[in-house]
Amino acid sequence: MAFLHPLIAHIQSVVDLSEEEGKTVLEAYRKKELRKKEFLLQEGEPSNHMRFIEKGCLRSFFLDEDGKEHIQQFGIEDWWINDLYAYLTQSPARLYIQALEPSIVWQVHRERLEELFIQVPAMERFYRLKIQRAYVASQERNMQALYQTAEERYFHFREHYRSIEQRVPQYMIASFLGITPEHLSAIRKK
Amino acid sequence: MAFLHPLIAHIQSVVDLSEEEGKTVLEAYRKKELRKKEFLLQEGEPSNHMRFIEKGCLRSFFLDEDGKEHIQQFGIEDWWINDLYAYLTQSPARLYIQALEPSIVWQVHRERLEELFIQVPAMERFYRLKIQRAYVASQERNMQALYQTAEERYFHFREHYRSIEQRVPQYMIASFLGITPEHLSAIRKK
DNA sequence: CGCGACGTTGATTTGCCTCAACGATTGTGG
DNA sequence: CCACAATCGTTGAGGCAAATCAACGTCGCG
Repeated sequence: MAFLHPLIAHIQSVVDLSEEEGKTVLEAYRKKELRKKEFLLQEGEPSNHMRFIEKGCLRSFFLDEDGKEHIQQFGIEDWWINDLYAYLTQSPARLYIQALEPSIVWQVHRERLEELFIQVPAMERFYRLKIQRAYVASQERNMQALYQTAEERYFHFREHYRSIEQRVPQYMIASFLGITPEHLSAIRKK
Repeated sequence: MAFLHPLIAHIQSVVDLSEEEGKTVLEAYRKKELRKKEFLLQEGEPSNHMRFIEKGCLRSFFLDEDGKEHIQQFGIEDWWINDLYAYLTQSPARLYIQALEPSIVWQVHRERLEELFIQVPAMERFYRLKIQRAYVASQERNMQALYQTAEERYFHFREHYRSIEQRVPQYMIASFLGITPEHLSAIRKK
């Protein structure tokens, strides 16, 4: 391909893809542009797509019984974001996914992706590797949530997600870390 | 196969496997029997195998700077257990894996498994699906650790892991939930 | 300009931890 | 087979980390 599409470039950074396969993959995805604060998914909706972020910044969160938001994940360029549970079980989404900046995402429908796994076996491998890493990261976050203090978690976040820290408001970081904005403010004061 | 091996039966519950493929898969795995309290993996060792539990009960945990144990996972029949981070990055294990009962596990070496993914594509699919589910479960646990009280987490554990609750001592459940044995005892008192 | 969104500060409360002590049960060696 | 130790669960007192609540300052934007 003369011009290397961001989605294809990302996939090729993990697995090999022939030009022909790249073309097949790209045709399966649809582009979606989002304005700031626009929702990509809301609670109760079906979650039938896998989503890749070409540009921008998004968050996924859920509402508890008191109506309070709890952020599950941030996503920026070259990341994936989804309500994977709803996607896999084909149940209504429990998560909201919202753009925090004007964003561009590429989506593929579950059924089309299943076909793609057969047409292009490298895609099955690609997703296995991506999810493997995400799983390890998730377990790491678990160990932190269970066994570290808020301060330790915040330091870890600063080290590993500097780029995100600069793009999202502080109260959302607090929510992601599972603490109150007031407490995060107190931690930062030194 | 006249006699259906537990490992193959488990894989076939997720993906299709021809008799020939089943044979190939089985030959790649090695059986390992463990006595109670025996370690399958210790901190600092290389973690080069994927591990399937045919029988028994195991736990994975790490030690913090104070030398206290923190349980990351329990595993029983038909589950998988590993230090996946160490496995993937080929770095020394940070986790211990220990049998809580006499156990039988089946292990496959990383290199052999990579070959298997090519010989038997259904295995690549199998692992993708398994890890996908594990990832969703891990995220669920995250949301609980961050946004629910110890009591809520304990109730959830009782509902979803009744079989494990009956097989492991209470202080290990406390560790898994990220609370002290004393506090779990207090929660149970009603 | 005025309003809403965001961050900060301090007082009070609460969930959970720490530490110490004490039964009950299990298992083990004499 | 018994005595003793180790393991496990429980109880209670005191302390600390983080939440809650209320108030206030600042900034950006319609």
